[in-house]
Amino acid sequence: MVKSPCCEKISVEDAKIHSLVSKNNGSGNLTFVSKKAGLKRCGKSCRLRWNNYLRPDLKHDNFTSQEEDLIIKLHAAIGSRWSIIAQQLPGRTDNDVKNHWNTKLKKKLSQMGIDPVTHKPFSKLIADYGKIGGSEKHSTQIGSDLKNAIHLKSEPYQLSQEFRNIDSQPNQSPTSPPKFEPIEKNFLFNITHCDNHPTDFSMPKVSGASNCINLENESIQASSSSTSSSYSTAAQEALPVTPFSWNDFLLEDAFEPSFDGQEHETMDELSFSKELVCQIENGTRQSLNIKEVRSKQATKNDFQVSSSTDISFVEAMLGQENETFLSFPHLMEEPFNY
DNA sequence: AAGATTCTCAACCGCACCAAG
DNA sequence: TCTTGGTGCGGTTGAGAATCT
Repeated sequence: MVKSPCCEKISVEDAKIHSLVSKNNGSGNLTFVSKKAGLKRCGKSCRLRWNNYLRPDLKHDNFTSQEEDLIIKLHAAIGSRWSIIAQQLPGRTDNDVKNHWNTKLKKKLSQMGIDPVTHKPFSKLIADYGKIGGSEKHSTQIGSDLKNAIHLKSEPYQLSQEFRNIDSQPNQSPTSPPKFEPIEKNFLFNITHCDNHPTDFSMPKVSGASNCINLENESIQASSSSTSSSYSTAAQEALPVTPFSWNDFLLEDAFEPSFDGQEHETMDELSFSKELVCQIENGTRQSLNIKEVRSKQATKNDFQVSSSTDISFVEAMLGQENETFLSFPHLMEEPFNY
């Protein structure tokens, strides 16, 4: 990508920053550095410039399909924690990943009929929305309409391939959805819409067990070799914790009291999550500050939850997070060293 | 060819955390 | 305990490039 006018203007500053910072391998007091060099930038800006652009190990070429696959999987697992995602992509910064997500990947997913926020098919989201409205018939109609509208198939499809297809059709409009061809092997991940009725888009399971991502441990290493990392129901069952879904909370909150038969299961999951949280908090977790996450989640999600649900909400968030780290154990390791 | 629109991405902003004094 | 400075992070902005009409 050509991007240089602004860089050209400050190339002298860049050279100063580079020479001063690189001596310390990116560390040191950049406020002092900036003052010493007589730069117009503040220390923070110098650090940003260094970290996001000048660092010699950074890649400045386009993202590969393997990198895109990995970003999508990690985003599905941990959300917009760009720094963590970037740590898994040597030579990429959090800003790079964030920009690429916002400018490319979100659009691609949307064109594929997948909500980039929840990583669920739009059909399920609308069906869930209809469920919140309290009318199953209505939701069924909505889901059916959408299914007809976007021609989504329930069989597994190859995300990476679809991305390449979309790339080859730059002018494709959102109203002309891609054709998803089912494949047997070598898929990045699968989406199944309903365990017992694979072709039923309109009635997702209330428990939210379907449609949630499963990220196998091998998936990261495997992504570069395009081997299987499945989103499959079978693999989900191997996980001890029911996958987390925002929708589940919205639905349960909307239909207090909770659904029949869910309570005991939820309590078991809660206990398991608590145990995991204790293990991880007492363990070797280094790359993520769990307290910070708790604080941020508590403040950023400002919708009201009842006293009976806020605990389960937080615990489920933590449970989901733990599940993520179980699926991506290397996230708990030291970040990539530059 | 030219103006309008869209896209890209470096930089900025604000908040939070942490360590030192 | 409070203040201050450094740092990390995620969301947003805006200038320039690319594309469209």
